[in-house]
Amino acid sequence: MRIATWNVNSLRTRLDRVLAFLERSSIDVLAIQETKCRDDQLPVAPFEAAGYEVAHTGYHQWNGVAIVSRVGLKEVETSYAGQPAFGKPGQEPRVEARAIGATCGGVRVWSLYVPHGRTLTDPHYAYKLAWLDGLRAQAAGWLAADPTAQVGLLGDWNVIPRDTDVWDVTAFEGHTHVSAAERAAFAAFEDAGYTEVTREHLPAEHTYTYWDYQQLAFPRNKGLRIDFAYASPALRDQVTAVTVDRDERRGKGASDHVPVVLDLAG
DNA sequence: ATGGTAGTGGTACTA
Repeated sequence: MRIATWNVNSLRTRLDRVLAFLERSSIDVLAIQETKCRDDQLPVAPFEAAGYEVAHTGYHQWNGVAIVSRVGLKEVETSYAGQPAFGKPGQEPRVEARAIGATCGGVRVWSLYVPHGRTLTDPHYAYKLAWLDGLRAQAAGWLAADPTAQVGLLGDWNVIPRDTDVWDVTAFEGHTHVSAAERAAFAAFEDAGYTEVTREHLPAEHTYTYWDYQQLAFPRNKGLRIDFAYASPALRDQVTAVTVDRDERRGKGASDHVPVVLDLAG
């Protein structure tokens, strides 16, 4: 079985690329982030025609997460328990479309779009830390309830865990993604019993999954490693290989992120 | 050359 994660930066704009990727790479389950559409705008028919089911949550033109599967799609949840809400000052805080879970082929798959944080003094930054901490607490509970569960936490984590996960970490001094608090919140998933399997299989430094659209970042290889997959022990045991589809960043109409693919035994 | 990238939606906001 093959499971992948990909921040597509608009599913409607990227639909042809997503369908081509599913076929080219024989993907069974795809965790998608930043669909940038409401449920009623989701292009479902093209996926069904290709043999996939789709689960999605999206409220407007921002965020939006989905799971696409051809090995079953059951027990869909469109947020995790206790997921923090966010709203601008003076607005009612709302739980955003940043997490969706479903059971596919025996694996509990979560597609996650961790809040960006914006700046270290922005309320969005505190929201980001709370969001990660809340998810970790739930994920620890899932394992406590069933230590043999196959659970995958896949997505755009918006954290640069190591200095060598960016072309020049000094360019990020004073910015989000590299702060000690964010890195601690990310690392806490290891303490909760999960293993970040993409690094386990792809340990090379400067292995990037994202290149900004600006400043010719991709041709200059000024990238970030921010897309990851935490796996429970039972799922980790099944992972035989991980691939970053770097070529997907090429050409006209690319997302700024590329897919990360997990090969599973059986 | 007073910009710079992209998407959505609407004359701004997010990343």
